Amino acid sequence: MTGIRQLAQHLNLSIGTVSRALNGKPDVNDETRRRVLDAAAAIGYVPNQAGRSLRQGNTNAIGFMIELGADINGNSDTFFMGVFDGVQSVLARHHLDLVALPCPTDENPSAYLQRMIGRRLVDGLIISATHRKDPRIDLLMGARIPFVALGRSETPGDYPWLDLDFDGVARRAIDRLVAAGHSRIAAAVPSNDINLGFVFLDGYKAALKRHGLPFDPGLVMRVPSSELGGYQLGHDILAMENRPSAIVLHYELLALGLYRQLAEAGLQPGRDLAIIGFRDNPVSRYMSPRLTCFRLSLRDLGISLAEALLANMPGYADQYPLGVVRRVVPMDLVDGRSDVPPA
Amino acid sequence: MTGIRQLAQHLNLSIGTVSRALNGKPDVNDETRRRVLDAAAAIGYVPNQAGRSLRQGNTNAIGFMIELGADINGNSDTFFMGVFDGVQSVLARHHLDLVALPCPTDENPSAYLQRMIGRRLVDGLIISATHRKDPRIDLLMGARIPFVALGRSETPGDYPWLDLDFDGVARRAIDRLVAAGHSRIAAAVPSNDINLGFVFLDGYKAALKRHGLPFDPGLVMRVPSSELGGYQLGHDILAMENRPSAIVLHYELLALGLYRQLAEAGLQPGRDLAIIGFRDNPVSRYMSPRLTCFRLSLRDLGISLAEALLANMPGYADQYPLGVVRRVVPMDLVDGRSDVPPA
DNA sequence: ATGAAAGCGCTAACAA
DNA sequence: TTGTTAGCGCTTTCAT
Repeated sequence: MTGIRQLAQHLNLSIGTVSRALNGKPDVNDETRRRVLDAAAAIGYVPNQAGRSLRQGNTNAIGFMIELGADINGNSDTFFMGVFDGVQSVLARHHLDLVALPCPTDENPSAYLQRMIGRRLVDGLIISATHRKDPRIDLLMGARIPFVALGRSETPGDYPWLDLDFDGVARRAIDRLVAAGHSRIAAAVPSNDINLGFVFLDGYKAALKRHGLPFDPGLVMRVPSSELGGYQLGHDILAMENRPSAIVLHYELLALGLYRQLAEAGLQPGRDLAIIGFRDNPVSRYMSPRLTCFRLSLRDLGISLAEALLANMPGYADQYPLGVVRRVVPMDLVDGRSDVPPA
Repeated sequence: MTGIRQLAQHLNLSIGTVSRALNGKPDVNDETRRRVLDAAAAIGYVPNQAGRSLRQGNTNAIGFMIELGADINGNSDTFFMGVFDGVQSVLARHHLDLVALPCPTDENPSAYLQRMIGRRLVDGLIISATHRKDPRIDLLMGARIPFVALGRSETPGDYPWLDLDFDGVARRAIDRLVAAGHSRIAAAVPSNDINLGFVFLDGYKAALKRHGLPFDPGLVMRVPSSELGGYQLGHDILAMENRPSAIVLHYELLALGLYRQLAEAGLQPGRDLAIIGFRDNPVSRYMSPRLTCFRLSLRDLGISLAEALLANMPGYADQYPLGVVRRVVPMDLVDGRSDVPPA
């Protein structure tokens, strides 16, 4: 393994000079710098991160914690892949690398996070699947680790977050359904305590109220955020005495199971039940009839997350004078055929 | 930040003793060890990984490189999530952590990998989306980094890999279709040079030959491995003069776009075109009619990958005497309704 | 503009 | 059984 010592020896320079040349410090002769850079490239030298980290106290890496539990995460590979790409596009400018930290299903997320923090594997963190009360946030604030949450939370504190527009989606879906003549509109909400469920439900309630419609707790359907949850949802709806004529969904893949359940009962989305899904995604795009839902740029979301994080990291904050970002990202309605009116 | 020095001071012990106690070395008084462990837990001490890495020359982390390019990755939704969980279940036993390394779409995978290797971020690597000739393999062998490839390759060398049973799937799909009376059977293969395409095509050709059926290059349909690719595939099939009566797919989400294209043409999977998909997944499970495809335990795949990797890592090889693993993981047929015979 | 040297936190070899 | 100390690779301060 080639270290800086070998490189310096090979060039008949001191390791100090080589280090300065490599790191773009001003007080190096241009000719010397060129020699060093050339030799480093030729020899394939890459600085050992452990040595740097120990000396500088940072790692030049950013972590993105994801949870592997199917009913917890509420998002799929493709969701994160898109977001990662956006995050990296920003980090790359600062020579920061992104590492994804997958918390195993059988491990407590806070314990996992604590281990990662303790190891000092990363300089900053993006956490996802934020819960209503999220102890990870307390942990990160306590350890003074820069972070940003993907998903707002009730946990108090002056920390940055970004979130999808769950309440806006609920509101606009209701607006659209009411305009189409619906008055019995159900809402599918998560069965766990992930915060987006509360936000979505609040948006749903507020929209009903604004339209002068009564809130019926029996129309709030709690199901796991998965395809299977959608299937169960369909089952539950079919079993109701007084079925809703429309439903709004909090999660992108619920529609898939719901479509299936309706098909098995000989019912058709749009004609027999108006459905407005959540996030437009590759799967929803190929369902028949096409799902009415909301579009979002995953890449832009990733970019915003990275910028919000850097805005809170010493050494980068001056380049991203955003303060403590707390922002909902907008989503655009995608017209489909799944919410044709009843009359 | 609490380091080992503070911890030792707090206990009136030398840092050497504390280190030995923490690392389970034998020559420590039981009582002393208990005190150290208690204090460490109370104070929330976690050893600084940079210090350890520098001293020991390892990082106690394993990397899993994934590629973010949609048409390359060939996997979807929760594929990696499932595999990660299996990998972690093995690594956890050895206090190794898993970090996912997402290669940005706009970066060359070999260059990215080289950076990660150079940084010495991880002790071992799992690489995915293996290409027919994969320079990453040469890189890893050259750097003597323990690794395992998810996907076999033509790149020569004595390195471990695991792969899905692409040829077996092609063979068994053909067997099934021929038994049902089909003779014009198409194959959807990837449009890039990912190795699974070659393996799949070889299996397809061999199976045809065994059944005495002619190989018609016009029945080999090259499409991107995505939902959209499936949609294009449907378009291409509908445009053919002499349409096949059946098709086998190399990628799990092709069926989605294909179903959609058929539906738009008023055709029905199973009745008008027999379809055998690739991997059973949450999405395929909710398509109508249910897709005939092949099941695989992602968790077991992850476990096997981790074991194959550890079998090639100094310090772990003795616990996993597997040699250089080169193995295809079996997949089970899942009966659906998408391949009902023509007669 | 360059060299010499200290020291980041930790483990392991050696001494006691 | 415990304490002492060298040194992993690197950056940075201080001399020169």
